[in-house]
Amino acid sequence: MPVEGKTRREVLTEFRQIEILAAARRIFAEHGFRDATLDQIATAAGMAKGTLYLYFSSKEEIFASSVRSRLQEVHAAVARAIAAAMGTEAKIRAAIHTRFVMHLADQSFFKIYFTEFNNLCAHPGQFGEEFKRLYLEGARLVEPVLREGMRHGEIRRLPVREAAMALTDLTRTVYAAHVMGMQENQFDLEDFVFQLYWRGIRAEGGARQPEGRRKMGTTS
Amino acid sequence: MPVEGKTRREVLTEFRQIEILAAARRIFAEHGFRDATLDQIATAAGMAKGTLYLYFSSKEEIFASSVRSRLQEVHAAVARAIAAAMGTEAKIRAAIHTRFVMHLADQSFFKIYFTEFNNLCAHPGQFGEEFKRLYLEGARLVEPVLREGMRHGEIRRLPVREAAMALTDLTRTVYAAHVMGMQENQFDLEDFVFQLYWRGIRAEGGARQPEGRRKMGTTS
DNA sequence: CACTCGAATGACTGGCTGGTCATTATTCTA
DNA sequence: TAGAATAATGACCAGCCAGTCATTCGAGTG
Repeated sequence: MPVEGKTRREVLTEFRQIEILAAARRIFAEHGFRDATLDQIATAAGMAKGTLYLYFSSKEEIFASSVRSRLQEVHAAVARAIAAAMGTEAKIRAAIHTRFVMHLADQSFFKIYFTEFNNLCAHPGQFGEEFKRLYLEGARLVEPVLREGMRHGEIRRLPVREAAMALTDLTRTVYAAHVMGMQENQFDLEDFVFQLYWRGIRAEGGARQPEGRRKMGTTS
Repeated sequence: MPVEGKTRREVLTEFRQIEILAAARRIFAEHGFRDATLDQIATAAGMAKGTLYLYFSSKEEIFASSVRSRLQEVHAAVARAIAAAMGTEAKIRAAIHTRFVMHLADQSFFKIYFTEFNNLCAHPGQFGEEFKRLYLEGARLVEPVLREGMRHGEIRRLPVREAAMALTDLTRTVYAAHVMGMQENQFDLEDFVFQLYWRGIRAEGGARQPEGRRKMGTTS
């Protein structure tokens, strides 16, 4: 008896998968991929090890799925925030803010993202390529913003791809450094990252000329 | 018969250790910590597995040693470069340049540093604490430069610790993004990082006032 | 050359854990 | 409620590999 395009069974299956992935993130965050065992994950999810294999085909796949799903959510949220904000500066601020909020909201995911993600990408196996692509997709969300800013003369000429990646990584590592280490000094970390980046990329004269002179003959 | 404070045996032991660590870096870089086996490392070093245990007590220790030694060399080189350069801007440029050069000079180490280091730091085991400290030591090398720059009014007021870490991570991730991905576009990566960071931290009015006004009453 | 002793070896093992599957429990259907 | 279908279980297994150690090698010495 299908309801809303999904049978009862499909809904239950999906729910089970979500349960497993949530448990997996907790365990992977705590022990790291290497030291986490499937028994631990199964127990954390309140089921037996064999059950995991009804929903996923390997430890690697559980790991990759648990990261993939959250990462896509982060990207979607960043994309929405950028779309909602008006103006180059605000859009970049929104991207940083959203990433910070998402990191804060799921510490387990963030810890994995910080400690295991590079490793995952470097591995040439099936998931390595996928995750490199996924990372790049996320980073490139600000590329249109940068290009538009350059067109308006708000942002100086710079390599867009690298600048976009720099923002993603800067946000991640500064947040991580802060979480891992010393939270004692309570200045506005988010604003620090924004100021550092925005001053780093903006055009010499600030945003003085609204529809700025263009050097190259872009269309109307 | 001690020569130059070291016996023949001590020299040989040290040499053997260096051989092992070099081989270990190659293997760890290629396969990652998890998938690298001691047999591979031993073979790469031209010896049998048992021999490794004459010089190191575990796989973990070989790994930690292989990272530690290179990391300390990088730090030392950065420190020298900073000391040799004159002026805030030049010192920061020198720090970035040196890190780039060192990364380029030992790709194996750099790959480990990029893919495994965060993991190593996050692990609460014996090495986790040590490597967090070591990372911080490296990052903090530019702190005096930043403070001096702030005193001279060249650099705006900002949290020194975080700014120092941001530089380290920015250098690393931008370099990594470039190595891992697409080297096709040949702009000056080093200058990109420098410009991004320097513009990000410098004071509003540039470095116009050489012995700039100080807000707070620092001693003469 | 013969002897000594530390260095080097590599076959072996014990523990661990990813993955399996025969069995049991549960849910669905008629 | 009976019977079928599906989900869940957890004891078990197989392979892998870090770490060991009885044995062999070889440099130094007289």
